[in-house]
Amino acid sequence: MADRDIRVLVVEDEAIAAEAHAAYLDRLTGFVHAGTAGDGHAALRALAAAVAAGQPIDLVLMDMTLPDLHGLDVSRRMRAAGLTTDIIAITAVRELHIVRGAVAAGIVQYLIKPFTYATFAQKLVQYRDFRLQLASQSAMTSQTDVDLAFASLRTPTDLPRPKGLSEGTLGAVIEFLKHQTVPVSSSEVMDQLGISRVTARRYLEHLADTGSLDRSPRYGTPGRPENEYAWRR
Amino acid sequence: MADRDIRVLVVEDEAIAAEAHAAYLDRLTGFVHAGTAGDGHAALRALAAAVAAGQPIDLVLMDMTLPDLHGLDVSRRMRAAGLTTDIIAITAVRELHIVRGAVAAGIVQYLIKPFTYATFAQKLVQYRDFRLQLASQSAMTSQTDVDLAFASLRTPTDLPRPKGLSEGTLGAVIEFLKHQTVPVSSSEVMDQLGISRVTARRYLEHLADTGSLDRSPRYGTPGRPENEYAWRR
DNA sequence: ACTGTTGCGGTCATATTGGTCACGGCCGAC
DNA sequence: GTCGGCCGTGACCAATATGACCGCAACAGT
Repeated sequence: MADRDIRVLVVEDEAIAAEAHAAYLDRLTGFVHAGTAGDGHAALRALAAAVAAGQPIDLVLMDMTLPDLHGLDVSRRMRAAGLTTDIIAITAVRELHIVRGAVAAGIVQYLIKPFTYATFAQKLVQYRDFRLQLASQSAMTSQTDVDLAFASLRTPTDLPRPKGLSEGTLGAVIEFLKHQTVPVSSSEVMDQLGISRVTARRYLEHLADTGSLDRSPRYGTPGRPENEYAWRR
Repeated sequence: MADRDIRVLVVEDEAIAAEAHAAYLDRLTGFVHAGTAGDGHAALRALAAAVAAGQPIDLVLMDMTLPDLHGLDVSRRMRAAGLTTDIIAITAVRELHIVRGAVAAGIVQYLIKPFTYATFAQKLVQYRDFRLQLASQSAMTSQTDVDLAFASLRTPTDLPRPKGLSEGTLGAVIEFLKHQTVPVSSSEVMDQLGISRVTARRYLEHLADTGSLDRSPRYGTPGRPENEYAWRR
């Protein structure tokens, strides 16, 4: 299992997106694009055909919004057919019950569109590590082994952060902003979190640049206009 | 979802073990024992009956070795029936393909028999946290939110002691931290225990990673922020 | 209406401090 | 005696505060 490439089926109705996923796959070592299906029934047929041909699919990149069936339905039918093929969900839908259903359907990763190549690669590499971890031993010898394997599947490996920003501070700023109902200025963030104005601004600017925050100037007071930031919902 | 207890069905053919699991459940807040099934078909009937009664089961503690069906088969049939009930597998079997199948069947945790109450409680508490995290927001607003929810489900809190850490020193650090009323920095641990800052940090970081410690940066002074640690109660 | 003044936040360079890493030494085990 | 595991050392890296300076808008006086 570990000594051959992971065969991936792309299930995606939009041709452009499907091609993009396939192109992404080619850039990763250890994965091979084994085909594309444009709707749910085609996906199920392709999976069955691959089994019949003795080259079963290892992993499905499944778009949740398909023309005929919902991605979750396709997943359920796969399970009902006894397939243990792993599934990574790709979706623009962020509804709660979809996530819950995904967990129950045995979906190993959940990618929200739009995503960057870095995010895509991270999720797939995590999955590859998970397989390697399982393959490296013939049996789970202890609870710890199982926990580690599961963890390698689901522990987020933090995405590259620009220099000068720390994990903890960034989290604190985000957490603070999420709880605000009105836009806040960098001074307010400084006071509330006990950090300096300069530091507060660095994080706010970064979040605004990456699109997580709305930024707008605030007039009416003496002095240079003050930028105020609001969490984008 | 978050404001009521989690209804749990115990599926276990050995009466003694089933009773033990139920007793364990009673000791945990937020969980309620909703019934016991002695084999696979009984489990499926109980699940359907609970749905019909308007009190669906939230979680199944499923033994894998049942007299009639394998636990994985029961899980697959649940999925085929459209149930999104979560499943925690309990098994003495450690074979690889069982673990792989469990992932595909949407099994959220995997407990290996025999286990202690502490291990049992840890897995269930993790699951409870996962539910709370999902319930705390109406929709997943970002990839990070989804990642965090998945991580809270499967991050091991039971990491083996990594290399470079000794039993004795670890115990000393824990003992010291337990007696502190305010968070301490690695420098303070260094001074008090007479070990180097690097060593102190190794242990503090490990404990923080495993969830035994809370870690937060301390601002207000020039220089890189200092992490302070507090024993989590 | 124009202009200088004032006040406040943005910007930048620098000092400061703790985190991080690689290496080496010591001690116990086999 | 050698090897491996644990810890300390010191150099380097990273993240923050500080303070001086700049820019912009309001305000007041002419």
